[in-house]
Amino acid sequence: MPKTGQIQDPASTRQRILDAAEELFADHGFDGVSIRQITARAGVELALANYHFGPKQDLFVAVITRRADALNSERRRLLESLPEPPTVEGLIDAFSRPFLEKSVHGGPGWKSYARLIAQTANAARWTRDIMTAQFDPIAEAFLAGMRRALPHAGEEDLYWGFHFLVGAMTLMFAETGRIDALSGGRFRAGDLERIHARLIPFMAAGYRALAQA
Amino acid sequence: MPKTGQIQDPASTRQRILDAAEELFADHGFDGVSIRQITARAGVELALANYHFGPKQDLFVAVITRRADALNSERRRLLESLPEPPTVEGLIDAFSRPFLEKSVHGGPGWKSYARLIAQTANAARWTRDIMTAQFDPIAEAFLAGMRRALPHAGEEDLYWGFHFLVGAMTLMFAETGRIDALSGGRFRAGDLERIHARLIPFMAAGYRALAQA
DNA sequence: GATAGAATTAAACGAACGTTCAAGCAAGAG
DNA sequence: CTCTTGCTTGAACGTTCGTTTAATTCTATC
Repeated sequence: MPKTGQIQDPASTRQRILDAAEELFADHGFDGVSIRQITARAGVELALANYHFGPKQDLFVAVITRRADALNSERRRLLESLPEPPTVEGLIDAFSRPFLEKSVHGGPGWKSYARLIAQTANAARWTRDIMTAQFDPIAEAFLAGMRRALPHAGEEDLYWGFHFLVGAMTLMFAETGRIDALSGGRFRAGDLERIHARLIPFMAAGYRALAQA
Repeated sequence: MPKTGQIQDPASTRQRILDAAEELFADHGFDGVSIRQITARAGVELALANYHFGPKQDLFVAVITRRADALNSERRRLLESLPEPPTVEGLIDAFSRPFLEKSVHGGPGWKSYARLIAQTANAARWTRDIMTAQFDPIAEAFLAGMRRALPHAGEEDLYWGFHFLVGAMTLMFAETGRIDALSGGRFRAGDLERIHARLIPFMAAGYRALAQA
């Protein structure tokens, strides 16, 4: 005879599964994690993952999209509050600061999410389409702003400059610890504010160098 | 009664397995590929992977290390041929050009290798230790050169500048096609020379901005 | 041409995988 | 109270996984 089957809260069950999946996907990748591991960490039964989210791929999509909205709406708010025309520094800050704030003050889930985004963006798989759908609209807004901030820059410069920025940001927020090892512990990936304070002038100078060439 | 068991060349068998593993690992990640898929693509029997390389993890390490030596020795050669003190542009070029040349003229295996490196570097897993062992020594040489090129720069600026450079390079050589979609096909990830021509002044200006701050 | 060792083959092992299913339980509506 | 609906449970399905084994074939050396 089956046991109790206590229902505490369906929404809580969904969130616990998402939290566990987020952390495990970030650490081991989509194929490196089993649904059994996820539900075990979430403290729920195996079949509940499939009941609430469908196949494993849909669960992965749910993890990605959950925080993307909050992130991008904040980015858009900051982008739209910039002066006209915006400055290069203002654009880069508006684009990067929401992730910085969430990473530092948003709880441990946001750190997992950053690692997950990093490894999903750099992978060449079906997961890339999810990233495109989630983050390309805000990228268009950023590019439009940069077009007004640097009216003499070539179109190609704007796109590849954005590419460099995204690559650096992605690695930065992933907090891989590469620099920790390389510097013998003198500098730490967790000091996101110190890194971010350098990211803005670094990338702004890079953009301007392209625009003037 | 078993069939022929033709031996064509043990070294060839090893290389075919490495080539197949390289491409599949790059496209689907370590856990997204089975040894059966690898040996099937290589056109060899399943058990040969284990016979020649041992467990799956050792095969992955063999794939990573195979091209790392050629890459880093070329990087070191270019770094040591720079004038003293070196220029910022010269350092960035010496660090990035070998990957560019291999990617453009080195055959399709090098493109797979670039995607594999990108996704391994941005993952937070046991694979990161392999990357550290393979690429940290050359990173030290690059940092030492930058220390002489920008003697007034702070140590922390040098490290995080390197971090930004690596993030941008990684995403660039991975050729994820993100900009292709974002620009509506106007600019393509495969135009590595055009991107590289912008990477150097972009990153050099970023480094100088940090050094002067 | 016999022999030793390396390479290859075919088959099998137990374990873990994603997914499904029928049955049991809780809670609100009538 | 009865019934319906949504959530949960435990077990099972067939498939695929990494690895191992024993037998067989090729190559090289004497």
